[in-house]
Amino acid sequence: MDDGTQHAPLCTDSDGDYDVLQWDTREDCEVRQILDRVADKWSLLVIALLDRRSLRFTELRRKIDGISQRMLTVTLRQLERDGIVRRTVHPVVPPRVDYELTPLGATLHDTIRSLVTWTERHQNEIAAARAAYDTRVEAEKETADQEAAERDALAREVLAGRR
Amino acid sequence: MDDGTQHAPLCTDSDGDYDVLQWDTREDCEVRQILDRVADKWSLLVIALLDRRSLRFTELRRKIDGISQRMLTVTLRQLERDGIVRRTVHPVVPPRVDYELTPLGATLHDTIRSLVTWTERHQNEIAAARAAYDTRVEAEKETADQEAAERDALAREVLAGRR
DNA sequence: CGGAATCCGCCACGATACTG
DNA sequence: CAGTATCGTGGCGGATTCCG
Repeated sequence: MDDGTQHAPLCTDSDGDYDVLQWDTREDCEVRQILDRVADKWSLLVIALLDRRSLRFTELRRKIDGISQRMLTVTLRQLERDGIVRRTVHPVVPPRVDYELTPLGATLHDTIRSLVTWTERHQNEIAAARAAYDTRVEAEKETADQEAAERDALAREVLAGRR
Repeated sequence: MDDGTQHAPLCTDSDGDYDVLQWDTREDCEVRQILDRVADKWSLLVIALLDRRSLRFTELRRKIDGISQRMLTVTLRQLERDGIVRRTVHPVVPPRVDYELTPLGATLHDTIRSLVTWTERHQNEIAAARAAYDTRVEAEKETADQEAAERDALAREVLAGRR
């Protein structure tokens, strides 16, 4: 329809109380909705797998461990509707359907890829951070329980003295 | 713990039947889980908002339209646990808690940012693709209904002739 | 103000069965 | 093989209440 470079009716009004250069976070903003689709659990995997090649339905199903055929269908339909994936039906028996990225989808692939790469690259740091956090929380819980016990003991003493 | 550049116990064995250079998509792979967190609906917004500045709990709440305080709390806790966000409590009354990206979180911010930028930049194309898709599907439904009606009419004729 | 804890509705998703 | 259709449920997330 158009070249997609114009900013169009972006939701960038109201909320002028803080920095206007802040991108929009309003609930009805379309960017939010698209972001949800694109950053979806299954969408990420599908897009990442369709890197410069086409795959059949069953191939995708096999490569993505744990996905149900229903979710794969739904995900592919959404991506097709958004113009990110192209669906090609070969009228043969048995039926054969190929999926591949559109040019638009290809531009998204790079971004998705960098997200995946980041995750792979930092998974050790994250695992370490989680372990450290859990340890810290556990330790705080310990001391909290101790102090509670001490307060309890003190309270009992006071009560005993009064009586 | 370490510099995070080593690839460590990546889940890259088994499934040697196709290209091994394919990154892992197995359900139990840790990358999958981290990806889900990082690409989460609310996490994206929080990380994007904490660009080189710290924000208070209520500030984040106000800026992210539609988030409940529960989900903001949960999201922030997860990000803190993953070492992406730092939480700073100021012991004053009324309580004041600041959130900011850690160095690790800052490296993620760039990637998130590019995802958001991509979405902003292509939202018109996507909207157009959706409209085209919906139109196409609607048209196919029309013809399908017509053909069904024709078959129905033909069947009635045949039945009438038989009787 | 910044949570934690509890309750609960609802729908996203999986499992299953059936078609072209 | 590549779906659609239907049903059942687990858990995500909203609303509410209470606390430091």
